[in-house]
Amino acid sequence: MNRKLFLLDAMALIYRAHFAFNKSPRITTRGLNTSCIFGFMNSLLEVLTKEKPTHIGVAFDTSKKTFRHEQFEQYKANRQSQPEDITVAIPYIKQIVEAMNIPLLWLDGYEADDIIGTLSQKACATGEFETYMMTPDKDYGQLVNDCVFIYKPAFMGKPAEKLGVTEILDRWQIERVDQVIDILGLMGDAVDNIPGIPGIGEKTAQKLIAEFGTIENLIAGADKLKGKQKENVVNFAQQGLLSKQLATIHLDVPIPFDPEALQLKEYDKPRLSALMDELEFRQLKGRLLGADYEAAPAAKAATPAKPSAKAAPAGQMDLFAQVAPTPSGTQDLPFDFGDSDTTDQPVRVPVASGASATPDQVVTEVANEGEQPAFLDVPYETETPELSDSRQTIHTVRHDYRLVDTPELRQDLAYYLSLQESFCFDSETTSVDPVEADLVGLSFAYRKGEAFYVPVPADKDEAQAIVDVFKGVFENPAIRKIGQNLKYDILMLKKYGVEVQGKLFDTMLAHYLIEPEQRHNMDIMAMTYLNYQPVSIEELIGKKGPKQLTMRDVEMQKVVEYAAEDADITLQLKETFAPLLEKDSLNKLFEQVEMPLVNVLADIELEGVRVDQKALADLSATLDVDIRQVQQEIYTIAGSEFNIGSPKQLGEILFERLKLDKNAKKTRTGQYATGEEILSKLEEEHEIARKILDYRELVKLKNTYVDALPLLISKRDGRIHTSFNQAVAATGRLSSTNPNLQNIPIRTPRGKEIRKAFVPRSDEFVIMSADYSQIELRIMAAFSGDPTMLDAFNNGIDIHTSTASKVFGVPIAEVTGDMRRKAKTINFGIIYGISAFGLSQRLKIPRKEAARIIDDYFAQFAAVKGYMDETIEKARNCGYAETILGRRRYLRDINSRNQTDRQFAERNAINAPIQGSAADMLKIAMIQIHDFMQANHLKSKMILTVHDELVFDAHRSELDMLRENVDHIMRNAIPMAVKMETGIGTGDNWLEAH
DNA sequence: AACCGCTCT
DNA sequence: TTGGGAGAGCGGTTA
Repeated sequence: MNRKLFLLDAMALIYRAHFAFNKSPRITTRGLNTSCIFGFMNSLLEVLTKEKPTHIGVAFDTSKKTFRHEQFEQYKANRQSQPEDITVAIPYIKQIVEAMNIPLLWLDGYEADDIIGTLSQKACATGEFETYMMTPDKDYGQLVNDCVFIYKPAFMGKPAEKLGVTEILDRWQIERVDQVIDILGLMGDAVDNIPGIPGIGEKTAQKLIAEFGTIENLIAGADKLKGKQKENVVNFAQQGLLSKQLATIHLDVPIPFDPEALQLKEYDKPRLSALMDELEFRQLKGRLLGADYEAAPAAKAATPAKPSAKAAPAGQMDLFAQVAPTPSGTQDLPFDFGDSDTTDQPVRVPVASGASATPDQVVTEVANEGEQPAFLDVPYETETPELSDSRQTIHTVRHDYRLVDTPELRQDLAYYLSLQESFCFDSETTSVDPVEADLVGLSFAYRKGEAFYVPVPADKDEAQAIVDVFKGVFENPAIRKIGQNLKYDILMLKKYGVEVQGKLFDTMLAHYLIEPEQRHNMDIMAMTYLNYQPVSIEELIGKKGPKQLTMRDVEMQKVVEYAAEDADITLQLKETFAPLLEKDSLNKLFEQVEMPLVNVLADIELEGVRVDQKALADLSATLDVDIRQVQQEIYTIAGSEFNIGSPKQLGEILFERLKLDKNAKKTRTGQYATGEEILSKLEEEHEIARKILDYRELVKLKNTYVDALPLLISKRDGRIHTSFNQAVAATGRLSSTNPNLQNIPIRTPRGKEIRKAFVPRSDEFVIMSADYSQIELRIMAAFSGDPTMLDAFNNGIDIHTSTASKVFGVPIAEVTGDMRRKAKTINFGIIYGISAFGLSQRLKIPRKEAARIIDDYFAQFAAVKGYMDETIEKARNCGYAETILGRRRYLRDINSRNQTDRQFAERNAINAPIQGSAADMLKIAMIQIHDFMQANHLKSKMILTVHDELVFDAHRSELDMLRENVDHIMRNAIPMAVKMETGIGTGDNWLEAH
């Protein structure tokens, strides 16, 4: 048994890579999505370097139908069509595998698992091979034996796993591996459309197989079961047996086992090199061929690589140089926070808590670059071998992570930090909620590969004393603070009386600007940009659930490794991102908008909003009565009780029992659609429709707001502290969670009652709400320069009336209510990238009429049409749209051949600059207002932000001056070619303030 | 976990 | 013929 054979299930690995990279795809400069290829190659290389197989083969499915389709027509019938990325990737992967001289294994009529199964058993029979089936697919469990194993590749922070008989039996709680088939047969498999037996999931399947052994025995002994389960087993017996057949991997594929062919061979280096160049896999190429490999010229010609941007021949446009200007040209920000980023010399502020070491001596040592300061030589060092294997294969990193746990060491560390222009820090705590959390430790880094961890004990006083040692450096305005999601750490430190000062560099937000739609999670960014897999937090504290630990429960040595690494990695990410921000001209947006906003949001969250708990409790009681009432009425009309909240049951009642609307629409999953629009249409036809709509409204308000909000009222101050997320919305907007305070009802009378419950903190205060009037349409007017729109806005004419007058060709005075309503819908449609169909739906008019209205609109508003066309054209050329401050949104489908995808991208091209510029404007206003309020030590507080609105808890004595200043700042936040207007109101609750 | 439906701007 | 204005978060059901 000295031979080691790896058989890869290519399609399964490719799909897995596709989903893994779904959120942050790798795209070449030519727009080719190479995520799947990259993911596949990573898995392949991982195996080659780490497992050193002697033999290897890569198995593919074929596009032909297989014997399973003959057994079961619907086999894999509900699969989505293959994603384009994958279709494109497969030929490349086959080429690469060929170039590596690894055999491709496939046979029409069979799937990869049958081929792998057959070969693995043949290999086993020779007695010479140890075979690993490389796949994330659980079906393979049935094939495992003493010389055949599953190799589950590393995935999302989990190391690779080898699964043998013991692991499989343990995983499924079974006695023989072939019982995997019985379990899968019972459970079914949604992905492959294997039906299984209804009502049986993994847990039930395990229990039944433990008891009966096989599906056949289960069916024979169905008497012993009870109720619905018995019924199902009896009724779906055939389906269960069929499912078992489908889940069975066949071991009789007519394919020879040829050890010679499978033997690992030399690569076709020139071909491989050319392929790597074409795919722009620089690091991968190095790992495959050696870093200094240069292909022979002849080989390059075979698959010509794209000339790099720098080497582009004269006359050929470099895509990235061809940056489209913003609608009105990227302009300098109209404000400045005093520190110009070029001129300032950091001011050294002595640290009060000071140094115990001799300053002179220490400074000399620091100046001596590359050497470890003497004071840190003592305590703690981790060894690289402690890293799990999977991490090592990606990157072997030498690092120096140290525990700082004595008064002397802490003082020294604080002193060294005080000498830095910037340092990176991270806090370890007991909870993800900063309000709930206690500090467990702080980690710091200021040089790559070196980091320090300072544990903070549970005892309040001791903790405070330790934090106080670092108060000076945190509050030193000359030192920039680097971190990942700094708002969290800033809030955390505020609880310990530390006001973090100085410029910030938040890696999460830097990446949000660089790649707004990708994930900004540190582990993923480390993988993507540093090729390094950090210790996952799950490895330390376990999965979410009752058994989850807090950081305080974890062994110190592990925490040091984890926490110090976080600071180190974050520091390295900062080094990576800073030039990228520069390259994309995102610096000002980052330094002057996103970074200052972090502090503003932290303060808003900390303040919180007072909610009248009593009012909500009363409202809950009346809603409860009303819900029961409507519910009974619905049951009476329907003739039976059912779950009105179940769209499935409701659909059956409406469209099958009551036979409403014979051409009832179905959703794409085959259920009846019962949304608001559908039910509204049914209102005339049947009284039940109105009742259901009422029921829905009541239940929604009660469950989502009235009953949920009180649970989030803090015991400490009786207020609700939402959390604003600065890095989720692709356009630059903020979002709000826990709870979402950006979707508090206002439309309906009952909704208004909920808004009324948002009240000032005391009698001395009132709620003041300030919102931009028509911010998005004004921005559209400014960007397009349309004279009619500009005229209306600059002269205070109602924009919808003005639009109606133009589109319907009547004087302003003759615009009817209906005309204005239509114009309003059109105006909104414009912002979102209108279609005739969309407009006809919303206006409930025929499609032709909608098309005519749109034509009329564009005839009258030619500048708007021109702007829209231009924006799309620019996006086609440079691949992104941008806001007035240069915030980008990449539109990868803008040139897609798929009409739906392309049109979606086109709508985004129009909407993103508008929605995003509005967000830019509000963010600047927030920062300036926050500054103003702080500078004047106002008692009033900013408490909410809702896309175009700011809400304040305003002290009565400050009301007039606050109103005036807020209005002025908001209107002038970004000078535009159009007049900006605000609406400001006050009242004893949020509703009245509107 | 995915889907549906509904709340907001 | 299908799917067709944008951006979010949350609660419930179903599988």
